[in-house]
Amino acid sequence: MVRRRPGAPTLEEVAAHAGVGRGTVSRVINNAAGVKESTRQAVQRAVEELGYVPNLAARSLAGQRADAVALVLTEPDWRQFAEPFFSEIVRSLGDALADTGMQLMLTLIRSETERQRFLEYARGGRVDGVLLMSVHADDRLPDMLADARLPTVLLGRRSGDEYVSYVDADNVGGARDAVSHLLKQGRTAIATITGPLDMYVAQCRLRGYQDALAQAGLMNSRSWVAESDFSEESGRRAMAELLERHPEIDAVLAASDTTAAGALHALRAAGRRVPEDVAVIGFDDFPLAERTEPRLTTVRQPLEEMGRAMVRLLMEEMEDQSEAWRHVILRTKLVVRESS
Amino acid sequence: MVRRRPGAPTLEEVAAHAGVGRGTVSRVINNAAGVKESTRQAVQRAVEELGYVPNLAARSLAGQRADAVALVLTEPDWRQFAEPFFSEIVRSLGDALADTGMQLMLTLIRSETERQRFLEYARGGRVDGVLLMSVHADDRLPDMLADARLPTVLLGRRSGDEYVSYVDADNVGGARDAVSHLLKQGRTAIATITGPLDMYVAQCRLRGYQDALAQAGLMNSRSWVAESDFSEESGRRAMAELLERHPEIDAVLAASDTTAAGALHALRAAGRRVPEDVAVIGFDDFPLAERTEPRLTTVRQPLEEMGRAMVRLLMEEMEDQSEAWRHVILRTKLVVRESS
DNA sequence: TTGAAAGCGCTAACAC
DNA sequence: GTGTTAGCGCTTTCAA
Repeated sequence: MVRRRPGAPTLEEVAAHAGVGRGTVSRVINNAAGVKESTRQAVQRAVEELGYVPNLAARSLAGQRADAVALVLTEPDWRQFAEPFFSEIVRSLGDALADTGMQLMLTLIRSETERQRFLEYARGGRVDGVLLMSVHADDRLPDMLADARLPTVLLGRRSGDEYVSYVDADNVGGARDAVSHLLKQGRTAIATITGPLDMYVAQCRLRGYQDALAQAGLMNSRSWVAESDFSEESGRRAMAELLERHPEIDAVLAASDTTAAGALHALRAAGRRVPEDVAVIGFDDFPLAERTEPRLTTVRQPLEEMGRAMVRLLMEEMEDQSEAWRHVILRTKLVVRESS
Repeated sequence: MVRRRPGAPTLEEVAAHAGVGRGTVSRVINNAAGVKESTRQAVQRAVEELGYVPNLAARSLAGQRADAVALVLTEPDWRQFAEPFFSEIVRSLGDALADTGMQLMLTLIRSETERQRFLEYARGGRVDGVLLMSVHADDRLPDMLADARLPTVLLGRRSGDEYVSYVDADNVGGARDAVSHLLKQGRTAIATITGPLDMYVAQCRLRGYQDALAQAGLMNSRSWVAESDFSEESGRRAMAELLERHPEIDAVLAASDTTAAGALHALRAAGRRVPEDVAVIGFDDFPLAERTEPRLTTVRQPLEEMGRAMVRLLMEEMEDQSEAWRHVILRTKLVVRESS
């Protein structure tokens, strides 16, 4: 199976065509300093005329680098992609990476086979670093990458004592702020719809919720807590459950804005007005919720900054061979929209 | 910037460790035939002991191939990702590619810069082929890839005389079938919500709709056609518009199931019952619509087959240097669910 | 400022 | 069956 166009011009041919040495051509195409302007132009003309394109495999081999980083998603439910959380992060990563001249490649891992294939790919040096999103607590992939001494940065921790480098939002603080806000509004019957509680992010948000209530000296029973899987449908179900248990509910902290959207539907179906009767606050900043409910308050995560921070940490790991871990936790911001 | 672990063992060291030649090690790690079992085991032991991982850049350079293909999305609106259309295709591509030992990498292209960067990447030989999704009519990327003699396969055509290899669904036939079905049900006031009419897929579906009506000798005025951008919101708007123009509407062919979901909302908001008063048929097979409206009929595209076909065409192009283009159009299937 | 030369680590063709 | 060897196309010293 011959896979590459056979007659592609090489650097050597360009050199011959321009009447210079190989090294000089290399310098020109890499924008290295120390080349006479006239020489540079002659080389550039030869490049144009021959339609020369550098062979990246050769460059990788000689330069010991791939000029590419992978963004890995182990989430089997790709519906996730729809979340602005995802697209914002990707956008931000793309922008941050643009300055470095690296190619961002997305990799979806759904099976053990794919996981192995990616590991070989990464350990084979096809990428200089790996960014991982939505890693579950029991996922060992980050460890395996770290063991292979590949620069690796997680978005979100797997647990409180994550040791692989990561960037995370202050989920405890965000939830606490949201609940405090509700308390200040005079709400007292505050329930919460959590994410999957085997995920650290969900645990943190639940903790923030509990902290704020405890601080206000309020009750804090499990019957005010319902679990969701971050989907709209599960939010709807959780809300219905909560309403059944506590019809007096006057506020809800939801796992995400998608979940919040589900909660909204359930509330409306039950004849409650939002936010007059029941206030709803979700995490992230889901445009859908924003569109259907512009007055909804949310806990906004600094997605743009989180992406940039991930790239920064990755670069630091690449530069520095000391294998130090770096952790960045970014503050969230409560965006208050409703007037009531 | 030193990016690769420096002390990684090479094939040469494995050979020395196992007391064999380089070629033998190469044969073993590539599962080539013609190696004595005892030798193979000795090599494998050496590989294990040294933690050897092949350098993929060297392999690429020597073997003239990358063992990777890119799936490119030029769609700036990543909300698309949510569609099962996308995730199903990716799943199917992943499965088909698994057999070939190739790595699938997703690439998102939003800006001209990213487009250029990807072109260099692909022309530099980092991928053996390119799969393109949701390409707009005025996108020149496929031509540029084809010019670079890179095996390229599109999902969907840019126009009726697309010449780059592609896999597409029979959109005209699908729409025609759907409308015929409605006519057979006794519906006569049939409107359609199209996709963006600068996309060939939308033109085809509109044509199928018109064909079926013409064949039945029915009127066919533009006032029964409303355009959407495949989103739920635009579907809702389009439906409202149509209802205003023609309150007597008793059926709608929608651009996609997402659009159909929007249409449903608009219909319900207007007090119509579905499918009793108004039948709705969309393309694809959107689970959301399925969940909220299990009785909804849809035009199902053979996504699984489409993915497999894409990989097949790509392989053929890689095998065959003759630069022939291959086109595959797959039949759609009307999945009838409502009883009325 | 530039050319020449030594690899980077692997595959594949060719000997033995 | 297995070892040897000649590249693959580039980057990067090292001289000139």
